[in-house]
Amino acid sequence: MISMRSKYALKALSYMARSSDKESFLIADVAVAENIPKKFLEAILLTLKNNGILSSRKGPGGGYSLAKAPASLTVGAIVRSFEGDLAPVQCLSVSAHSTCPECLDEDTCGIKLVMADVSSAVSAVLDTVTVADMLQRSEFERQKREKVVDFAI
Amino acid sequence: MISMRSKYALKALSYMARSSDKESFLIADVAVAENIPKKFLEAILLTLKNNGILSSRKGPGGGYSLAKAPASLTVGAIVRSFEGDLAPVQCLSVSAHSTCPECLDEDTCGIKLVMADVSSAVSAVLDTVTVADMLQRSEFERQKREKVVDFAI
DNA sequence: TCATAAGTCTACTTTAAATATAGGTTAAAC
DNA sequence: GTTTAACCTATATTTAAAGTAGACTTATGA
Repeated sequence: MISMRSKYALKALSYMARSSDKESFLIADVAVAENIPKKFLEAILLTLKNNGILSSRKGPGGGYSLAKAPASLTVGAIVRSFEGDLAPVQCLSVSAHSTCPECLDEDTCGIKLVMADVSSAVSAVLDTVTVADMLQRSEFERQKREKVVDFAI
Repeated sequence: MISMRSKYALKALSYMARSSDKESFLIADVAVAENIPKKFLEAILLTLKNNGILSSRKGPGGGYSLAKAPASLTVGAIVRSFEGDLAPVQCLSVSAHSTCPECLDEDTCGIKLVMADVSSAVSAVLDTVTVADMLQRSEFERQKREKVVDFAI
């Protein structure tokens, strides 16, 4: 399970990408639009900024903006901002690289070998899909639904 | 991150599969051999039994045994015994199927669409790899290391 | 049939992390 | 120099994981 932080971040960024007419977004507006607790979102957007995903300006007329185009912003980069590297076991964590506390022989640990495959599989998906892709797929589903409704009428 | 429960379960089952000369194993012995807190392992093996992965007999001469051959026991089945279905978001959980509490429109949710791909990727790995595979890969790594040592001497 | 071996069950504790909330601080615009 | 809006610090609440304690049940075999 990914955290609420990650989900809120994905929603907030999707919202910004979708409303590409605006260049800058207020925390409060995003919070209302996406139904996210404002104070919580505040911390989330700050994390995204510290990870180079958003940029910000203080004061009147300020707000947050996307630091890169939706098509070059991967879901992996966003999720990793909150979940750390997505290692299924500690010993596979590249950042805080530590051995699993219970492990007796890391080199030959079968769990590690299997989980390395899992980790690769997850990364292959998340590092490929961008926010732009997500929006597009979402829009595709919406249109599919519209059609079904039209058909019913 | 998978839980300690899952890791302990994988270790315990690997141990049993590896020691295929014995037919039955005492909790206490497995706990010592794999360095797992005995009382905790107790609960874990019970869960595995309730999931059809182990069978047991009480009383003198009793103990736990594998309910199926290591080659037909998938890592996925084991891990799912403790982590539930491995849904990255609630709305993808098949068992306790509930919508994500914060979701406004599940049908067109981009997060759900992307995470469904992640989920498939994870399952593809975990439902393919068996305990027998894990042991084999582990043994392969051990032998690789031996060779390096021989070479050094 | 009784002592012992071994799994089973219930309940609890402890610790850590996720999810928030409150309120004050700094920077920029006008 | 007042207002706007991001930024920062601290704290509360809730939940789950990890582990422990102790009593109960079932089976064996002397």
